[in-house]
Amino acid sequence: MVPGKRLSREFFIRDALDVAPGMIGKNMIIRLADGTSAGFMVTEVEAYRGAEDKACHACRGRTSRTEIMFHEGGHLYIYLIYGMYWMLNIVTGQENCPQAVLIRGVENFPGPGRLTKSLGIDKSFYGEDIVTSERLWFEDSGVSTVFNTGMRIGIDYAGDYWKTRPWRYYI
DNA sequence: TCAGTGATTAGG
DNA sequence: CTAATCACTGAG
Repeated sequence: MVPGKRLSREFFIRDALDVAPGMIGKNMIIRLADGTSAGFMVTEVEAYRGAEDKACHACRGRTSRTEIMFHEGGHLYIYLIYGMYWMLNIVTGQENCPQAVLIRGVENFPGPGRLTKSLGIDKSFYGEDIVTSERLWFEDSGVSTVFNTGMRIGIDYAGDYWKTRPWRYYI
């Protein structure tokens, strides 16, 4: 691992269950409205793993919203929830394996809705390629972090089996 | 505990 | 076209 090095396509085209824990402790770099860039360590993520995962939006097929999840890893999947909050997800895996990792929190901004609101992340980031983007990307931090795992939040509708998968990773 | 809020989706 | 749903948050 090389501190300061941008995470590559190869990092993101792996399975969501490998990418998600790997995101913990990495730095999210974003170009702010004033033109400066800021970095925030990723503290909480969840994996959504393909068409069979009843909690994953892609389990109900390819729609205009889920389209990007069917592309290769390294793109952003952004959607609005409860009419108010943009959710920031990173597409993972190979083409036609619709997976994503939800960024639930970064340093200073815990909560998936709060971090996007605070950092100005919205629908305009949908489909962004974070391997080449100049406004949002991720870098190695050089830090290895201990983290916890647990059930994913807010997916009661997915049924017992999928609800209880320990696919939430957090510091 | 619970309302707010609007894009997205499935179904007529 | 309609109505239901929703990977959340902040106020009380």
